[in-house]
Amino acid sequence: MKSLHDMPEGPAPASVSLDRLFELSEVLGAMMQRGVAERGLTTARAGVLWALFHEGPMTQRALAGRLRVTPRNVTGLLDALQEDGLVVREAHPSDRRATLVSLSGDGRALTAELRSGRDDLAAALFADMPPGQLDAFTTSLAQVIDRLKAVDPTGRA
Amino acid sequence: MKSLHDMPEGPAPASVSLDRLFELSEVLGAMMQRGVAERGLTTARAGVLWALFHEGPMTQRALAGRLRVTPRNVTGLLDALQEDGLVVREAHPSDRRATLVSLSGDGRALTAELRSGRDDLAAALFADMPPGQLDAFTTSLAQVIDRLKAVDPTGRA
DNA sequence: TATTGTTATACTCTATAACTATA
DNA sequence: TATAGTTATAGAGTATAACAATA
Repeated sequence: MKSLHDMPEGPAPASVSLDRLFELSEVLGAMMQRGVAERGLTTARAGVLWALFHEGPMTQRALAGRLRVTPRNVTGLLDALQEDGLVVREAHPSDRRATLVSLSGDGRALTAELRSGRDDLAAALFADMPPGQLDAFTTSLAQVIDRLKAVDPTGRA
Repeated sequence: MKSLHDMPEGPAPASVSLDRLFELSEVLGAMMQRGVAERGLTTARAGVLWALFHEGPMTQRALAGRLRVTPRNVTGLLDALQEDGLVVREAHPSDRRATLVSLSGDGRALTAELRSGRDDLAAALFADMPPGQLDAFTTSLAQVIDRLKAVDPTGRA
């Protein structure tokens, strides 16, 4: 019979998995950053475009909430994006304090490019993964996300 | 017979999986950031400690390579960490141009805390996942990392 | 001549606090 | 009185370029 000492301890499987997750996050983040940089964007600015693309026009306040960032920060990001002609600030129809932000034509086109680049990446990453494995992977990811949000109440979307 | 129009297109499974991956990265990153902030660290500084903890003392040059950051950047990070008494700069034994950086006792203790917090998180995240599923998940993660590095030559560690 | 780390400078993201215009 | 966005100020991370000491 094997005693505990016969099995080299090593890191727990859960820790290994989390390490992989962190590694993947890093590589993915770096890659995305280069992707947006190629189009003259930063990650933070791309995040603004992305939010507007997927949720439509909104106030700066809403944008700040969506991006989990201060209103002041949004002002700066929008100033830069507006100077590049990627977003448009308009008067809010009913609240004269508020500003309604939307994508310009250029902004929409650029974001669509980002989106399609992302789809290409997804295809390249998962093309040779059997459908069953991909399904299981996606399911596990969703589970971990739920678990993570449960563990850390601050981290909720 | 069903025509193509009968099946609502929807995003490809691969894109969904990538979206989940990005979501998980975000939540995980935010959580880690709060974790290090609680201990008076920033993500970048924690990265320095982490590298020294896992690879031992090294020159600033090596650190810059490891972190994929400019030497100038390392100078700034080390200045801050040194002021907090977490790292030590020593003369390099054979190259008088170079500086050998290592963790102080406090630095080592703090990093060990981070490490154990990470292990706790891993346990919390994966505790209720059946071993088989966890294995499959880890394997898929490794595959995707490999694929990602293959797709993007710049992203190699 | 090349390399190590630093000083000088600049840009971006981020935050808090005070202020203006509106609700 | 509270809210939307801005100005003012500050700190952190990052980069490039020029420079000193050393290889």
